[in-house]
Amino acid sequence: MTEVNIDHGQKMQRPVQARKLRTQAAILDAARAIVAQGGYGALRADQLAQAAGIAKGTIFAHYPEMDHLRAALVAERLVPLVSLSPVRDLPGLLAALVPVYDFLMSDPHVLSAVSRFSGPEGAGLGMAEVVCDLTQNLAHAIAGLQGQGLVASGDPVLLADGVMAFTFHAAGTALCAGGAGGGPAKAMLHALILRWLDPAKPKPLT
Amino acid sequence: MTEVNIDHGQKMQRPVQARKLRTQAAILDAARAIVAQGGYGALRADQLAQAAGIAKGTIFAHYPEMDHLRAALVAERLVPLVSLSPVRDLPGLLAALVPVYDFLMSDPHVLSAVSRFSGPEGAGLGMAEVVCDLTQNLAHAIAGLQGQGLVASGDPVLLADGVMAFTFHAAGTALCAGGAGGGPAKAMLHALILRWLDPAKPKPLT
DNA sequence: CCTCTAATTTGACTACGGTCATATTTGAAA
DNA sequence: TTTCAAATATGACCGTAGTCAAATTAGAGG
Repeated sequence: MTEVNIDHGQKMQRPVQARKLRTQAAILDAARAIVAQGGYGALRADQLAQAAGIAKGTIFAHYPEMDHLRAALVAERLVPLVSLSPVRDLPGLLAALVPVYDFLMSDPHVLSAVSRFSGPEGAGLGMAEVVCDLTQNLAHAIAGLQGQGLVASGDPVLLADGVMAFTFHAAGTALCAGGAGGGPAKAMLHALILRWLDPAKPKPLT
Repeated sequence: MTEVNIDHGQKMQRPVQARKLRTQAAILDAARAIVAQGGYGALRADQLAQAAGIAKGTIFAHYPEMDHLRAALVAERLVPLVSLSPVRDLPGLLAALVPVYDFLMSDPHVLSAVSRFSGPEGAGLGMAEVVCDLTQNLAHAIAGLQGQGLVASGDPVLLADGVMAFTFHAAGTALCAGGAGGGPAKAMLHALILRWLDPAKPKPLT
């Protein structure tokens, strides 16, 4: 037989063509421009296709839904935010989280994309990776503070998961309230994280 | 006088007609039936209108988006769940939360509806109220346990908010992972809540 | 060069959410 | 009863996401 089978009985799959990569780049470039102009909600498939110089159907050959494309864009904007600035103390950790929180609550599409594609489904979009990185970086920072006695003891990964939960919840609350981000949601976020990580016992009720 | 104006200069607004209530009930009844059959994702405006014996446009005279109608249905299913079963200890509180968690992660539309309409936007749909009730009931249960020394001291409302954040986050994680609800997400939820509320200091690192 | 298969792209088409000018119904006042 | 304005309902219409069979292109082998 003239075919080259590596796995017996499996069809040989040829490598990705350069054409596909070019198309994908064109889609992403055009999408970035549209989003920069009008936000994630302004992405329209046919407008995007025209801007990218391709047919509408091609978009869906690369991303099964527009939300997947949005998630890819959100993920790449998240990348520079997850390498948390060096953290020396608990307030420093709060400060390092502010850009992430601000981005999450800047647009309903952002939080929605992160919420939906943090799992395996978002792997090919870079979302799962970047969220995993954020959790790991958080855990690492927490472990560092624990070494100095600035954070309560316990599994750093569990503590980092809790911080993530608080952050997402606060961003959702802020969006719910109509986007007033500097308001009560942010204050609640700080209170929650302080209580969660603070090594000191809270003052007794009596 | 011929007109009854309570607010000077305001147009008299007539009371809601019985017709409207009947239509609304027809919409909700038909929608409940469709959702019971095929889940929230199976709601189609066309089909719903036909089942309710009304025109499609009428639906949107009552609910600006289909998501609002879904939220109303979700809210009413949530009502019997938020009156938490009596809680005697921390494991009891975890158990009381299980039905809420299970419902939240049973369908992406459920968590999405709760997340989007917990705020002022969901007031007319019953969602804001039911979520507020849940938080208050949680806070009350927590305060009760604090009185017995079974939960760490601190503002019960803050603690309840934290539990809500963990619950939503765990449900989202479970959905992300493909709906394996009994899996790691539920275990993480329990670990988070225990750490959050447990009055005992976690064992030191050294 | 030609041939052949898989990869990629295409655009007409469908399905659905949501809009809106118009029609109908209601209830109270004349 | 008649009148009239506000409330409600209607369905033709539109924009957009997503589908899919067909067309085109890439590139390996002869």
